[in-house]
Amino acid sequence: MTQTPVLAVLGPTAAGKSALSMALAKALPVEIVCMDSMQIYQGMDIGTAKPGPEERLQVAHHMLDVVGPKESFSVSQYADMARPILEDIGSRGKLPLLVGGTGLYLKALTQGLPLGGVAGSQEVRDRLHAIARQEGGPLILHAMLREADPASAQKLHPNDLRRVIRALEVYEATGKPISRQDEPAGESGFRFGLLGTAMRREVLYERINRRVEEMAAQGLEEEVRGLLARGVTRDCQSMQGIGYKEWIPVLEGAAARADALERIKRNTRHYAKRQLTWFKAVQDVHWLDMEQPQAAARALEFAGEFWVAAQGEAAPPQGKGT
RNA sequence: GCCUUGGUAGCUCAGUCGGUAGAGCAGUAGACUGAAAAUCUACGUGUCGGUGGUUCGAUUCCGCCCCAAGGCA
Repeated sequence: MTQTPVLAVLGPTAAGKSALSMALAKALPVEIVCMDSMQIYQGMDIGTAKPGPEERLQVAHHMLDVVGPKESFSVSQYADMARPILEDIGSRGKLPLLVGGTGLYLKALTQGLPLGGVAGSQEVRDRLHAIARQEGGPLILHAMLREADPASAQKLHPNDLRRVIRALEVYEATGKPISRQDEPAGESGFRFGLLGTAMRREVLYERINRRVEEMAAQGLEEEVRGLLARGVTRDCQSMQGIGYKEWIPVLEGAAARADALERIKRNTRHYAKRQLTWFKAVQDVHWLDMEQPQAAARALEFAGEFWVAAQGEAAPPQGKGT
């Protein structure tokens, strides 16, 4: 079977991914698939810099607004939903374009991760968190993990509660250490072309600061207020989004607006840094210097070649496998 | 003009009863397999405002100067 070609635009937040993808859409038969862990939520538009009606009118967008803001969502669900969409777009003779900055989502798609094989269980997590809160709790959990899954324990720092607990959870639910499921599932059925947006750090940070100010001017505070009014609470996954969680203390009268804005800027910078670390480690990314005026042209060149090659591959009468 | 209190890492500050100094934040690097905009790890040399003096030795004590904030005139 031939692999569906998928182009992806990745990079840190505020580095111009959306604009670039719109430019690509003008030249190629592209449909955009969101690869962002917050833009999937309904009602979170300003703070996630979600593509608006104009963009969506020009190009078909998928995977936006697919989850209610009170619901939780996981990488696994993302991959399960996105894969058929990518295939469908490909089968209609178009080029799926993944756009977003969530590295784990990309990895799940490119490498077909087993992801532990079981969904998270709130009960198990609550129970393990209770242990974590005890004196020396993190070390107790880590010792438990060493017992159940020495390989994972070796890789994880005791303070990385999130992962220690997940590893224990998987072991408890499946009887199999998560470390033994770490092998990628193999063939993903897709053939990826990766474009990365890069620029000097100082320039990126300046863009981030400016963007946060713009979001505030567009009514971010109102957006958050509205979500809370609709019953979204601080423990909802959606409220972990940067630009959202920082407003809660303000709305409770416990913090000043200016401080919230500064915190949003700082958290966004930290986030961008983490994204950069993640994407730097991804193989075969075609990086674009977004400060260069010809960045879009070079992206188009790459995307065009990718698209032509993919079609050449699909066209021959006898597909010769690889 | 006088008095007081400050001037130590990019920022906020601690400290050295005289042996050239350390936290938080920022920043940098990294990890990441069903919460990932999450979670976690590592990294701290700077004319201790300037200049004279005392001293074996001063960022620390003393004098003078500069700057800032407050007070008195």
